[in-house]
Amino acid sequence: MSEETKTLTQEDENKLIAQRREKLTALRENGTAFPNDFRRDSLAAGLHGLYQDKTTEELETMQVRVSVAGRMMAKRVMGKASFTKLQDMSGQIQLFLQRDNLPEGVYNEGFKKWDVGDLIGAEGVMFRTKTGELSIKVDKVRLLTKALRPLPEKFHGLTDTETRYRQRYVDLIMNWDVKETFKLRAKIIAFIREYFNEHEFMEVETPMMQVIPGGATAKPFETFHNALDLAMYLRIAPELYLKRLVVGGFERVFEINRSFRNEGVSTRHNPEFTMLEFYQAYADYHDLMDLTEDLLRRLATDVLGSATVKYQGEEHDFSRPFKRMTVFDSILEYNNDITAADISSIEAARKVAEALSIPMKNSYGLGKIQLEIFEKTVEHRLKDPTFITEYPKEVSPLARCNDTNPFVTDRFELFVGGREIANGFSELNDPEDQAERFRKQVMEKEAGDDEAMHYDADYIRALEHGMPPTAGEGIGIDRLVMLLTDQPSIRDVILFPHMRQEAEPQD
RNA sequence: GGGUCAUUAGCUCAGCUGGUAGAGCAGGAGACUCUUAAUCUCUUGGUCCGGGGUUCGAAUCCCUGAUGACCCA
Repeated sequence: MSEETKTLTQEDENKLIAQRREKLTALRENGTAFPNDFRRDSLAAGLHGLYQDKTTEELETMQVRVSVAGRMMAKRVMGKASFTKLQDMSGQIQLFLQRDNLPEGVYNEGFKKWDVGDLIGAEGVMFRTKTGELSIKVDKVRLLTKALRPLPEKFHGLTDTETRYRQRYVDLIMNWDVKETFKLRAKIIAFIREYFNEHEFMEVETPMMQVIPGGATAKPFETFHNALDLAMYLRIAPELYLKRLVVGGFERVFEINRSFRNEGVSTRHNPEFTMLEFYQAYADYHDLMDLTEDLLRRLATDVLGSATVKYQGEEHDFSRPFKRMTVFDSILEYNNDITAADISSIEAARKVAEALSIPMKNSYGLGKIQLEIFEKTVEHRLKDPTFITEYPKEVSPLARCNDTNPFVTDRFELFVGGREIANGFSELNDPEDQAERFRKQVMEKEAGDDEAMHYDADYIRALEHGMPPTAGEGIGIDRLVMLLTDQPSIRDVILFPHMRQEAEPQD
């Protein structure tokens, strides 16, 4: 037993657990502690679906025999008869147990001694109680797994956020809506997968451990491969590998998986997060905006069942065309006191930024300053779905330059509810331009920006073989799920969010 | 990184100006064959987050640390 396990066990041991442990010991002596030979034929929700419309008399005539298994969530004993609520993966169903309808001793020596939280299996006949609740009249019942720890109080449940995240298993047992959120998350991801498969994209898996972390500006996690004697990084994005595949001739690829960024945690950031990235050859960023709009609209209507997405008290109609606006125009639109001239020269823009008390570095060019002003004054106000386009080249080291205005790139980001949901652009497939931009990033890294990109020579080599004109996009799945499930914190859509270490009891 | 708030029984929470730490649920014993936050009687249970300090006396006031939530950068 490890030191940590020992302290945890000793600290948490209390009378309630000790009593249950004694019951378990008795079960062990009977040789029936952890059986695995019970098989059920029905789920709670399935039974409700099949028999909710049947009357007491119909059920009496039908004599439907079922077996169910799950966790005992409530137990109400009234002398020689009892009710209990059984919870399985689908929902809950009430069981009715009578001493005289069970084999000798099962009721008094078994059931009455079991605890709320125990896992049981039961067989019986469907019926309706006097109050009309669909239930099972049980004639066989077994304890399948003894729960040593008591569940939280049944009425208020588990509300302490810290315990909910640290002991998600208890949260899932007690809070059905939490389960629903994660079921919805699974549905959203399944729908996205289906959508891209239908559009002839191929799902791929690219390295999560990379020698040169690329595809985004962010601080990576470092690790080490002993056998290869090689320093490695957890990926911050799959982008450069996916584009290598486009070079290789997989002209439509997508990947849904984790990326890692060595940054703080907040309601919007988890160190590991799930991203969808996809690349389509012979398409540009306008095509991807159209695709994104269609995808989100169908997600809302097909998965949520409504084109209107409610998020934190605000409604967003996904059936209407999403707004499209350039970074430049959006700054003017949301700042009445800023003129076009104010953000068209670096000197003027610097003054605007200083007035907004944005911390500035000498290395910032006009593009970076514009983006800072945008993030400070516009971003959080973009509630309804809005594509912001034409990001400055300076802050878009992997995006293709605009043909008419080389200061900006053919890039967009999608905002909903004041949050960035997606980022896409026509890809830079000019290897010489890309090499030049990598060199610029390396200079910034050497100047102290630890989020700046590395020079990836193999990626340049791939581009030198010729990447078809391509557009690519990344969508933050966690944030998308937050939006579609109306959750205010990223921790509510990640099953096991990262937290600080639990405090160790001091000796 | 900065600010605000929180941490008391297994869970959900009270605890006022500093004066013997409480309730409900859960648990234990008993009653009860249609309950559903079942009910009724009796009852067990505490490192008041940790560490310092002030005081005759601290869950309460002060300092410090830990963890969490929210806001800001």
